[in-house]
Amino acid sequence: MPGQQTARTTIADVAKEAGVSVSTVSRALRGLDKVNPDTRARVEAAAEKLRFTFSKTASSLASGKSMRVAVLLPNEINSWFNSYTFEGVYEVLSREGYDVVPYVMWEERDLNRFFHTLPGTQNFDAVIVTSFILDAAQREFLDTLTIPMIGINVPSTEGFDASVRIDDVAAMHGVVRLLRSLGHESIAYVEQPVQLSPFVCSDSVRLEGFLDAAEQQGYDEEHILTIPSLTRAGSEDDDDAQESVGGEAAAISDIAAQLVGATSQPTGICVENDRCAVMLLKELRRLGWRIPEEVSLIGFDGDNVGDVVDLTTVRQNPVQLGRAAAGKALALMRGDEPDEAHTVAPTSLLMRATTARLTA
Amino acid sequence: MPGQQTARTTIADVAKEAGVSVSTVSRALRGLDKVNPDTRARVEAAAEKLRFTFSKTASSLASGKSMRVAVLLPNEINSWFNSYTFEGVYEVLSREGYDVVPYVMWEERDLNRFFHTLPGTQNFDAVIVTSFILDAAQREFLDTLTIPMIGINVPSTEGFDASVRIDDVAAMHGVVRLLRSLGHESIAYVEQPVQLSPFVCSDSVRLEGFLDAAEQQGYDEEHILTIPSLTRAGSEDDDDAQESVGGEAAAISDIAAQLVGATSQPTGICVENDRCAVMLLKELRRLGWRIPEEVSLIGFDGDNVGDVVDLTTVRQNPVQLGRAAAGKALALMRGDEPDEAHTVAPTSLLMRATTARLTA
DNA sequence: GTGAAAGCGCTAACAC
DNA sequence: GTGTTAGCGCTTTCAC
Repeated sequence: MPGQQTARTTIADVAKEAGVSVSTVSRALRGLDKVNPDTRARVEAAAEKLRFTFSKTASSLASGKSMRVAVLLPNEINSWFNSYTFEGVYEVLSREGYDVVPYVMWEERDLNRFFHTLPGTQNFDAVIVTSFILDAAQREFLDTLTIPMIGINVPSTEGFDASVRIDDVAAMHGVVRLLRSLGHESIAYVEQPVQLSPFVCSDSVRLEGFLDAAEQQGYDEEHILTIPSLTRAGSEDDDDAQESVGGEAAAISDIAAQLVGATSQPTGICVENDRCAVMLLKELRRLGWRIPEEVSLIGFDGDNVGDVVDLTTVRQNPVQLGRAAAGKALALMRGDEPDEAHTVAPTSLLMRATTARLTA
Repeated sequence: MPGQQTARTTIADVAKEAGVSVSTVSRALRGLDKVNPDTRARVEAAAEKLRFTFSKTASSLASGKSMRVAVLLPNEINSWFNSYTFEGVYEVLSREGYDVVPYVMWEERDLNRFFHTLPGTQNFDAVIVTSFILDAAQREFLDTLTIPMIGINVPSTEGFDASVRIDDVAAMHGVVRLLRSLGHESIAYVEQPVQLSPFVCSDSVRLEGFLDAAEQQGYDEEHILTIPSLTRAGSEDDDDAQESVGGEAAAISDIAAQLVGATSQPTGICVENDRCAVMLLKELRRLGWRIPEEVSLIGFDGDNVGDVVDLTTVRQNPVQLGRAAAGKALALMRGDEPDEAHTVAPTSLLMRATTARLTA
């Protein structure tokens, strides 16, 4: 038997102290009914006196409910979207007594390891997955699992019991319509310059929407420029935040150069996210581009980094996405069907100071 | 006995399949030695075939190690400092197989509830606490616990087995020396306008350092202005990010008004953090203040929001603080003493475009 | 309303 | 090297 370093006070100690059985202690302390008020008071006093608290682990094992929800993130937990989403999830789930455990997936291996840890055991009561691309095999595997899987901004609902997402494609249509109405004849879409995780899906989805909308608005190929990510550029360990930002700065200046040197120079530019948009804005202005007089720039997210420079952007509310996903998770864990399995959350175009009608 | 919804495949199933005992399966699958290579291969094949994976819960209960570390945060998990610190902790601990579970403390009640959940049970193998003010009773209580407690930017090391922090006071001395050398006769310190959590300590520590340094640099009271936080202003639930930002904007304009209306108008201003500094910078410029020509503004953190406007600031590296704390936690959980229980991490003054010599 | 007892799925002596 | 066995601390039938 295991060495017992400290004599822990267990439910049995409380039972003895209160002069009742362990099951009564369990009932009393969990607030279940069918317990005499007097008995309950006695048990609570005993627990208080002995400073007793439940072992979550033991409760989990006995009850089969882990009271734990995993949140899978495709890259840093400190990115704007991820941290706000997590906050929303945390808020709702922690209130109900759940632990919310983040898992950051940098490589395929991380994902497989995680998936491999799931089946058969009750390590989690639900899994929430954000902004992920999963291949067919992986989605199929999800179907295998018995615990609820909830997606946030996942490109396909397949394999998920519920999901919440924004409509990236519709949002990009709005962006392109705006650029068209402002008089821009030549437009560009800039992906996030450095993409560290292979699972992030917003890039490809938004690009697709952009191209689709551009075509629909009558732009021909010569007037559409696309600047792709350098996927997995930072493959070796970035040693710290500072350094990785440095690499990003280089990427931004590279993008600016591509824009400046383009055959048909775009005057309407959409960037995959606000953080990059802001950096690019600064760089383009440094190079002498007049924004918004000559060039319009639009970001995506509603990241407060854009407030500083009054960036025009497409706003989404990740906290609310997180809350909604957590709500669905709660319903599914209770065994209910959520009101709506797959929800589309709104986005809105926030017109600020980096877009203007082209007067040339 | 509990209702068994799904016949889970357990270690016993694998044992039967492989024709060995459960303990051999346990040893083999955990990679312990004293297992015949052939046996191990057979066990692994059986586990693979049955898609077996360990139940963390059961392992925890039996071994007494939860493989779980709690991280206590005084407010949002999506603030710059918190999310980067968490990232650092996560990085180190997840690599060693630990789950990293965040707990956000909004009110005294949250903290007490958390503390109350700790003793007696082995719910966590260690607790990491960031930027917290704890009162004497709470610190004393920490000493009671048998699991390692590690602090990050905690004002006192009392009650902690290890800690990592920056030297806020020394940093503020640097700031004040800089302002003095730039020729500023009248200076101000601006606390974070809206303080939502009662546990955040950086405000008071930095203010103290500022005042101490100001005195040492020969500033008299009339030339030192302090603009305090509106503590707990957002006590009722902020309904979403947007709204809370709105309240902050109002607070910023209030601060700007206080600066503009001050008897002895300060020309050297230090703001508790970069996020607020950037907002204040924008507001002051809007009001016609020329920064850095007439007024110098310094932030604190090294938050990349400051990059956009080239904010002069005091830089700290929260990812590294997190990593260091996690490293100490690891050592303590192994039963070793960390190389150095209490570490002071460096900060650096980053001179950019919001400070300049006063030429008046 | 309360108690007895059988597990939950695993680990860690200990014996062989 | 491998098997046997006694728990880890709780929950949950079931009987009273």
